[in-house]
Amino acid sequence: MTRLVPRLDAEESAAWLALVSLLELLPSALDSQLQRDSELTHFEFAVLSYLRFSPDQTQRMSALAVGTNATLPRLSHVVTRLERRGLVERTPCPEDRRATNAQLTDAGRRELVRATPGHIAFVRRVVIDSLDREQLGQLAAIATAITGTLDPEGRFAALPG
Amino acid sequence: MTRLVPRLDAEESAAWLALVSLLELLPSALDSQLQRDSELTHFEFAVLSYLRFSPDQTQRMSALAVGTNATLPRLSHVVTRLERRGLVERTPCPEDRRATNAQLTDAGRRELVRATPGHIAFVRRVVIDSLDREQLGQLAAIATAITGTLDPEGRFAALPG
DNA sequence: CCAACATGGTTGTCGATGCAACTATTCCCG
DNA sequence: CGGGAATAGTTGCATCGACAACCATGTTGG
Repeated sequence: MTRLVPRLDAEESAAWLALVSLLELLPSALDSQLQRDSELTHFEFAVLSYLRFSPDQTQRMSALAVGTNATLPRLSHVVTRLERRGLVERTPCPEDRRATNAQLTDAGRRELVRATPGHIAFVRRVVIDSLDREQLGQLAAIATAITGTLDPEGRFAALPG
Repeated sequence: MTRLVPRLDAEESAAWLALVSLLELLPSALDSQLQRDSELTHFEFAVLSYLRFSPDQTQRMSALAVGTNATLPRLSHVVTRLERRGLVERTPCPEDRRATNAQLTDAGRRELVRATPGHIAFVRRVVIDSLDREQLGQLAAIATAITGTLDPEGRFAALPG
């Protein structure tokens, strides 16, 4: 049988292995930092941040899910926990009674404001400062190309608005 | 109070947001493909692959943990599951009686051989083919720089040998 | 030589996530 | 209109991973 899928050559394989290590190490590093300093996971931080920059600090669950690259069940569970902690509030959406709005509370905003500087410092130290300006642009292009292939319709990773 | 940690500027922020999306989307895509086609998680696949290219298809648990960027408890749980499925065997290490060797079984090797082409095809389609040759090198350099900052001693991501 | 400490690994528990099943609304079309 | 399909979201269950506690073996300094 013919080999339909050629092995990865040396360069391909080097890039892939380096990326795999990154995928394994960076998320846990982000979670550790946020957990240690603010008792938030990186995903929870993303949810709160997304709300913060949304009109009226509010979004529909489904829009929030898309904006944070999450599935709706996952988001629902996370919002439940955040709600228990008083950082977020659910309110039924008046225009569509199937829908639910999630809104950042004042306490949530304060938590986020407290957590953000340390998190940015960490991102800067680990990611930004490890690269030069040129690499920063390359990284954006590379990551965008790959996520574009994963999500051709571009449903995810929209900015709040 | 002075702002000790400057915000991210437009380029920094674009790179960071693109990377965050990648960190969210790519791992679940890898897991989905492997789970669907081979009932393996990406991490299990990595463990089996690492063993496959180790002398005598064997490694000590701690070396395997380092090689796969995992903590020892996590690895131990995963090896337990793989062992239950007959893909891996644990044997006490004769030289150091605290240590445990994990060895790929014949069944494990067969499973891996069956799973690999589809996985490589997926990696090629999603990652490699989304980039040109130049970007491949850039990706390796960027990922290596970031993981290097996360893990200055370079303990992780060693190749089997 | 043995008491403390270090190393290698496992286990228990708990929090987090995916998936499937379910409810409730809304949309669409004959 | 009325009924079926689509959409929005929640919930239950099973699995996976982190963390801490633990056991066993090895190492080392007094």
